[in-house]
Amino acid sequence: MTVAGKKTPRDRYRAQLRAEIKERAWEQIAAAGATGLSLNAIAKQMGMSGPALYRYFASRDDLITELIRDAYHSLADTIRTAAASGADLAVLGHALRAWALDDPQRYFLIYGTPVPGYQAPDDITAIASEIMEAPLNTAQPTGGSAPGVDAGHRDARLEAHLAQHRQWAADHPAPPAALRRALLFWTRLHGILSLELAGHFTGMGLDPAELYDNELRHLSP
Amino acid sequence: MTVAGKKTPRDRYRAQLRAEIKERAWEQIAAAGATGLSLNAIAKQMGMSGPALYRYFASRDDLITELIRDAYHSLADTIRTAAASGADLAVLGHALRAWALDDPQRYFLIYGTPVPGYQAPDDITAIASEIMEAPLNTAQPTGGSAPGVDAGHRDARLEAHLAQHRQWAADHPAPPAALRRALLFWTRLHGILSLELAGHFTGMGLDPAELYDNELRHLSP
DNA sequence: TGAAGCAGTTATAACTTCTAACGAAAGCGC
DNA sequence: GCGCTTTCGTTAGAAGTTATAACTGCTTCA
Repeated sequence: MTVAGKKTPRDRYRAQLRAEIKERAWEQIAAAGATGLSLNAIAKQMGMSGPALYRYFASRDDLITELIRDAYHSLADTIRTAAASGADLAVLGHALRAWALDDPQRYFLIYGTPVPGYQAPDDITAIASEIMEAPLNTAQPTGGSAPGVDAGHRDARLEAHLAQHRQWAADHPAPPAALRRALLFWTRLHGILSLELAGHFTGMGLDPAELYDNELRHLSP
Repeated sequence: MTVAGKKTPRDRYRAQLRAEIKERAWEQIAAAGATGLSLNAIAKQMGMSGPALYRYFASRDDLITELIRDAYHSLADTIRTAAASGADLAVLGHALRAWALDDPQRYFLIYGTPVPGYQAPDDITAIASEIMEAPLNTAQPTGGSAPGVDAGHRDARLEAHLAQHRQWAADHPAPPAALRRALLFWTRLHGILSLELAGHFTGMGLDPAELYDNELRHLSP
């Protein structure tokens, strides 16, 4: 029953075909978005007929969920290796942006419009929270931000809130200022990235990278 | 030929039916997202059969485009009235958040996952740039931010870039610091709002409003 | 070699958007 | 008021989708 690794040639063939299906699915998603993903078109493209794909994926939603899982893994890997090399929020941010620009629809599969009823499986939410850990570990070393007493006063309320509810960070023992910075790393960069990838900056004539770098400069002092 | 206002009873009936179709469409979108919008289901719900709707909307995409247009108008109105009452970035921000929370899918119709090929009509992009004007006018009065020389130095590069490319702001004569603040108002709040509406904060146990207000405090000093 | 499982096929159901052709009703000009 | 024209809503149907059921062959395994 093939306990762990793919051993039998049949399993290898099966894994290879699953991979090819996902490959074609990514192409379609990149071209027309997740909405435009058609199992029939994939099957036809692979030279086999419609329902054959249901041997490999239980449903269209099942395939998409798998792609979302892969997207999360890809992002987590990218962030993890970036965090391993240089422990700086800036390199982390640039790695994130490069990953997003590499395949915008893959980014939107994670951070795009949600389906109202959809609830992500537990393993996916686990990866999601693991992704948050990298900026947390990276934001910590620099210690207190405090570019002025003014800012500290402004952030006191939020930092108290974050210090009391740190389950989102898996009870990470970082100082409140680091918690806040890791969170802002996430929300601010996502704000710019999301708008850029959706094309809301096109026609404005300004460079999103400039805006992005400015936010990064504010995050890592 | 009904030059301007709806005059003839036929035109009134037509306008009313169009409005009812859009009403049902909004309900469906709120329930299942834009992807789950079905013209057939709307027709059945209204007691008439399928193709009848094509008398009122040329296609499904045409209806969605109309809904996007309405969403933009609704947002523009909300921002405009908020800017008219209290000239403060904070009230502008709270109005934006209330509008978004009122109908998340309406927000995502504007700022959600884009369809790769889709190009918004000119009148929509016009409204989009008009929306930017409110935070620009509001961010201006306070003048230079400069909570410290440090921050000013950090922002010099971006502000120079913004000052040189101000066509996105319709050549608005605001000082560079105000340009930057209006832009950050947009990207930072969108970052939090988008993640909140997509449910990325659920399970984290922290209050998005706290984070949102913290960003607002930093934007309007 | 025989038995069992798996891959891929066609057929079919139940959907969807959208076009075409038709009947009926309403409005408009005379 | 009468007739013509426009518009509305209908049914029929084409082409597409997801998904299931049943059947054929091939592979694998004991």
